[in-house]
Amino acid sequence: MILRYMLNQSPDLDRLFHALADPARRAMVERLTLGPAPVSELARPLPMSLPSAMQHLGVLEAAGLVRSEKIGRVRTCSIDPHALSQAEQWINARRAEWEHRLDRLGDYLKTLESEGDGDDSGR
Amino acid sequence: MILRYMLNQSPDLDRLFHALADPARRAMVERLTLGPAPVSELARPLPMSLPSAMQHLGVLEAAGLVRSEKIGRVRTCSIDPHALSQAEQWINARRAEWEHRLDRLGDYLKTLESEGDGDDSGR
DNA sequence: CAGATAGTAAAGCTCTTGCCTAACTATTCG
DNA sequence: CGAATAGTTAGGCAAGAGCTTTACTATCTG
Repeated sequence: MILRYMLNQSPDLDRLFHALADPARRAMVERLTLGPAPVSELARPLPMSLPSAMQHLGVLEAAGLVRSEKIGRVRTCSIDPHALSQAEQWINARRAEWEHRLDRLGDYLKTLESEGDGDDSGR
Repeated sequence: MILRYMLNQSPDLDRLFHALADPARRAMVERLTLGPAPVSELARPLPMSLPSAMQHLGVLEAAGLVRSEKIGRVRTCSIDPHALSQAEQWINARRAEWEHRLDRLGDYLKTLESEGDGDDSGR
């Protein structure tokens, strides 16, 4: 189960975390968790031009965090909660491994205690 | 409680999500959740030079995801699980808002149902 | 001490991000 | 129809990210 000498390629996670790494984009996501909104409403609070906001929106859509549909001249955006949960899962997996490690460490320390001897088993 | 016309500035989250947006850095974090490791062990599986790996490590440290201590000529790195939980909290907050919204939407739909009338109250 | 090992520092190069302005398209309103 | 509204496209520019090579500093080891 150990992944040595190999990179866990996930362009999805790349795009996802990258999308969340910008305050303007997080603000958009925060707004959208409250409900759908047109582009201009998402852009209004942001300290930038509309086209710039559109680019951020593009990044969010590419990451799968936001869907949008154009009706008439209005494009209505809404979040796709599934993408967010992918990021969450990665983080949870890390924490699970981390806690598992602490358990093993605890076991190891207990073993030392009862055996009364310690060898530095590096690697 | 509504945050209109204002950006929720959090350089912490910026750095955090940005740090997680790179596969090499995630690989390092994944390796470190299994236990501490020296720089060269973190770098070995990565398809890049040591100095590049060092830069990634710097990003992880700046984000608070990794701590390191140099003893002799070896720098040993370990994760700081606290930082990860900050990212997790942001995501959880979004999901909480999202679910809350669905609840309110459900209530609204029920209201419509019992009142037997529907008005498209868009803003 | 000499050489191998582990990590750092510096400089440079390329590609990507994030922002802008200006111009343009498509809808809706009077 | 003509003007306002909502969004989109294009082009350009400055800063940052990510990588490289080269050179250098410590620290161990024989």
